[in-house]
Amino acid sequence: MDERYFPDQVETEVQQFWEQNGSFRVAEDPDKEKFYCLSMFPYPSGRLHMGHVRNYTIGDVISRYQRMRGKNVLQPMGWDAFGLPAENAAIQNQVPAAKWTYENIDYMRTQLKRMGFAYDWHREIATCHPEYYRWEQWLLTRLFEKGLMYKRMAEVNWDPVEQTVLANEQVDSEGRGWRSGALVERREIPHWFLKITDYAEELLDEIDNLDGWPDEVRKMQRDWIGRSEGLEVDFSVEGSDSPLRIYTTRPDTLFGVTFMAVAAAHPLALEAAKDNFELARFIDECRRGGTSEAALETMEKRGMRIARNAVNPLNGEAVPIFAANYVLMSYGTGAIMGVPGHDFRDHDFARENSLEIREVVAPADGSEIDVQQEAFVSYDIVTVNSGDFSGLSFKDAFDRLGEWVEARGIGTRTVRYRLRDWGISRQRYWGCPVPMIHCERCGEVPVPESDLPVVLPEDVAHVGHGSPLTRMPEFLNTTCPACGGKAQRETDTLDTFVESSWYYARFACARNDQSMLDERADYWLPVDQYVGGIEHAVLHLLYARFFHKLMRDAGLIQSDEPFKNLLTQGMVVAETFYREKNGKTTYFAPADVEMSHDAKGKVTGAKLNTDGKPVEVGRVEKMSKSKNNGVDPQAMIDRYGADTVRLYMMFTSPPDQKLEWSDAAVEGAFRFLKKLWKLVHAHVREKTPPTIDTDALDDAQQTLRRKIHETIAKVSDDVGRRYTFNTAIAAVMELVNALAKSDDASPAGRALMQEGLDAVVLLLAPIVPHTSHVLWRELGHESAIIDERWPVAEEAAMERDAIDLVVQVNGKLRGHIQVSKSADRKTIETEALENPNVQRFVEGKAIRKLIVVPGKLVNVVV
RNA sequence: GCCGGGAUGGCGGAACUGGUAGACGCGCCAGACUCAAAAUCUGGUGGGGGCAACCUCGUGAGAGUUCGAGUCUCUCUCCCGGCACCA
Repeated sequence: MDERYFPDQVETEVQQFWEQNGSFRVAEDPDKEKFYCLSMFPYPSGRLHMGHVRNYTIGDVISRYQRMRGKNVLQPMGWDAFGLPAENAAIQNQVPAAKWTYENIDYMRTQLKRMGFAYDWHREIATCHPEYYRWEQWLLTRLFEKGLMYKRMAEVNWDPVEQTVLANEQVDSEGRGWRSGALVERREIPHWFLKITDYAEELLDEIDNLDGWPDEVRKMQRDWIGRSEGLEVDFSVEGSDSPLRIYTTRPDTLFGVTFMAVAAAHPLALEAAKDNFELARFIDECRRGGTSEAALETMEKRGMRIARNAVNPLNGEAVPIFAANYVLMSYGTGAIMGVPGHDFRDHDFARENSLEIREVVAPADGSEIDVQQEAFVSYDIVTVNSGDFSGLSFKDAFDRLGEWVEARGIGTRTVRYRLRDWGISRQRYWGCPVPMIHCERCGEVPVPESDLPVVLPEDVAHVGHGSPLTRMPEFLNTTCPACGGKAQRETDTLDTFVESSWYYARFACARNDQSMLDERADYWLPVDQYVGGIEHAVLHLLYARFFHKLMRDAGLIQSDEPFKNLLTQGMVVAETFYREKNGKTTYFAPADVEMSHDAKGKVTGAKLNTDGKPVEVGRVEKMSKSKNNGVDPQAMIDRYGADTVRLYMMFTSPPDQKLEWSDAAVEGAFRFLKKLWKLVHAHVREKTPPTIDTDALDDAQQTLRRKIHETIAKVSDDVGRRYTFNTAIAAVMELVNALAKSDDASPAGRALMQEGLDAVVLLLAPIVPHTSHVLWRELGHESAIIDERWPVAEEAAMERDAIDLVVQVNGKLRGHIQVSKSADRKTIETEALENPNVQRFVEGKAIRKLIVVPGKLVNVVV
């Protein structure tokens, strides 16, 4: 064994060992408890970034730990390979999207292998392969036949200059297109939808059962689905036969309606605009800007009167109708009732338009409010100024008004969801073709199973904008499967969230070319541990849950939910460095900047290496191209090896918090591995120690042995239950420090060193698998460490005779005492009061109370 | 705007169930080794006071509950994630 630690050498050797032994290839084994650990698969953008490295290290540590616990562990990897960046690269560099994607996959695969992740590569999936997406197309045709997929109009961002549809990301905060700079318009085009709303209730109810998920993710999903109970009510419109239907969750405020608002695109508004030029112009202006909810909610609320009134059915009052930019045709009924006294947005709108603000509910506790100043929105109310419905609680008002409108046939009590059906159409090229055919005679016809897959042509020319599929007659023209006549293929492709909604199931039988899934899916599913970024808390995770139920109801699998346990990891962030010149900001890479410190280590400034002149130290932000603050993991791996990068990632913060990059701290992780290596080297240089005689240890040896077993217990709990790998590593570091300090050369001392180092190497095996593999062999073991069992702490070794207690006076720490493990309360109290420093603070004062917290502290209240 | 999360030394973080604030690591300071540097090793390191024992202040701001609050409650500030076409 060399005294020095050469990570490259170690890692190459160990990775070869795994490769040659097929160490991570798994098959179904009914005799073993299975454990399916999955990390969210990457988009093949070109190179692994730090977020990937963090994500996959967490998943790998959990996988390796579970393997050491004796489980049959599946950990697969694949590529979320369709998407916008490939198309952008294709247009920019004139390189086919397919070629760009496959080359990226090849490079990133070597990077993942270099990190030593324990993947079963035989199950690798790329979603852009027809072998993968054919099954997705197959399922969609089934869903169409079941009525779960349908077509209707939907709004998109339309760039009037580029004549193309833009993603929300491509529209800036001012509502302009990212390349053209033109004001974007909302435009309606036909779209395919999946009926996720049919599953709203089940998706909501089952959140209660997801106890392995973080609470915040469950909260966000509940809110996203947004179940509400309310009342639909018809307001008649003067001079019209068709009433205006609205939905409200606050029927108790119906008597406070002083206006109505409809979407600018509402038929009522459009009709009124015919002979009102100003209104027509307003409606036109309302179409400007992006479609994202954030854009709609933050824009200035504007409205214009329509020359008609609506009539409140409760009190027969006529109220003005407005066309408003904040009411959307595609949400709800496209019309709302305005109650300025009891809704913030309506309050703002009423003030701007000088409308009446009326108080119709008052605080149940009788306190004073002034709705002219601020809307009162509490549910803890009593109705006032509401005719026969005055004096009621929220619930009573809700029930009585519900009965009232239902009896008259002008409304119904309704349960509604905020969740909307999932629009899956994209007017883009690099995606899975929607397996539908449009026939003039037969309408929308699904592609028959025998004609699947509809293969996306990979060799295409990207000229200008929009999808090249629409300009390819050989793709476009086909025959109708129903009548045999001329027909056209759908040229829209699918939202890439569709592919990522079921890949976790396909890993169970990735090479099956006969069916989408088979019985192996039921062996492996649900995923026992899913690991990925918190940014997926709602969309991806909700769509995957939805797809799981779709596949269940198609008879493909039996479980109800895809992911048993979920770990959401935080972002990787880093400092930014910049200079401002003529109002333009230039960012500099952290690698090119040197920091200066004062005598206490506080940062005093930074300068650029190339010109030696100062740069500004900016905020800590998510690593990104635009801020130039990314650190390439590859450079770190080349310099320190995969184990150091893995150790650093896991040590520097808990997985669910953000991770702030620091070059210096990576150096620290490397130092620790070197130290451990040297410690093992120094130990194995001597002859093999005898087996330990635990009854013959002196006090110091017993203390060290207790430390060994306490560390095993702590690390097992931190890794297995808490997922706080940072504290697990800190505990191992403490143990290594204790072992390094021990200079006990006696046989028992040497035996203890062996026991301690064995434990350290086993506990670190999931985190630094290469180094552990080699050190385990050096410590005299024949087996490969990946086949070893996780160590178990010995209770007897952890027993203590005496415990340390803290003594407080009035809650302030004043002394420490040591008492026997079996000491009773009386003895503890006496000991505590005899402590000299405690006496100083108690002297001359009356003891009011003595609080003894067993095993922890004594608090003397004087 | 709505939903969710966060804020603790110079820095990353620890304190798990309301019970010793700052584990572990980085950085910094001092020393050893060295011609010198790097590497390595030893010691110190929240602010203020004190020769010391110790005292005192201190967990984004303000209030509250409690014998005791980083932890619970309320109000606020700032930062981050998501908002349905980035993935």
